[in-house]
Amino acid sequence: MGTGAMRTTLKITKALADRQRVRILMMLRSGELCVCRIVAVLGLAPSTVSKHLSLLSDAGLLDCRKDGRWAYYRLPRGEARKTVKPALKWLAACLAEDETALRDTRRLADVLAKAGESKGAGIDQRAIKEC
Amino acid sequence: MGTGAMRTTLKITKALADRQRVRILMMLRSGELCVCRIVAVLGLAPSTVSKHLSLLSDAGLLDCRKDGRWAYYRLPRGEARKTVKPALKWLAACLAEDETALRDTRRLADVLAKAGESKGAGIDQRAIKEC
DNA sequence: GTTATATTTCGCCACATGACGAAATGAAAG
DNA sequence: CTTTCATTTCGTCATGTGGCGAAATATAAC
Repeated sequence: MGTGAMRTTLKITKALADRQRVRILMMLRSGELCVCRIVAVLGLAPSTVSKHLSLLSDAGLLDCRKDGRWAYYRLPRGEARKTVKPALKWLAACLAEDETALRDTRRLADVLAKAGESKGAGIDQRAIKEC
Repeated sequence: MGTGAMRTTLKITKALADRQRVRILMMLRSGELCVCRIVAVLGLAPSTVSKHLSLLSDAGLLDCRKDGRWAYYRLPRGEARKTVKPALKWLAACLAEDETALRDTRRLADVLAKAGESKGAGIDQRAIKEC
């Protein structure tokens, strides 16, 4: 692919150049999440979060699968592009002890705990579509 | 430093999220350059380039020294912050064979050659100020 | 001192971006 | 089928960003 290393790279850097999107990426280090959990932690409108997730996906920084009416996003599995993995690793190293990231992690734990009480946190594996 | 890993990191990612600034960083891999050379390669107004350079400096991605009426910018020397070096390394890896970066390298060679004809490319070392 | 050159600062404009709410989409539940 | 819920798309708005030229700074050359 001779075309557009610059374009690809800028997609990634632009995706990383926003506070909320960085928070999302940090949150997803511990595994996939559906949109509504991310919304609960960030405290933004669902439409806003959805847009951020699309942008991250488009840059190759996230993968998505759909299960029923839920959409789960996660960091790219296994053989992601060679450029993406190092970028995420760099980001995680930078923010290892960041206050915001730590607070989000705690809030995420709360959100997941509350969700677990009401309907069981297990994810069942029927009807999986990639997106 | 407990405060602002997020802030610091976002400064870097925002600085990297622009085509012209990325071109500048790639150009500077081969050593320091004064503003007018960068202007010649990028083909932008000096004021615009100066702004980009300030922003990169402010993010810690460039160092600057002043010699007479010239300002020389370079990639951060020796012990730059631990976050900056890996970011630059990642960028260089992404754009190793990028067309734009390669073309800029060629144009830079031309610019330096033309400058060398008229006034000798050697940089003398008096009156150096950091900025 | 005056002029010339390199760089930066400032004000302005066009455009990109992030936020929201409302409406559309899609799938499960009644 | 209708309702409900999760998500996405769309329209709108406020703000941020990148570009330029003109003016201000600063230093070398005359």
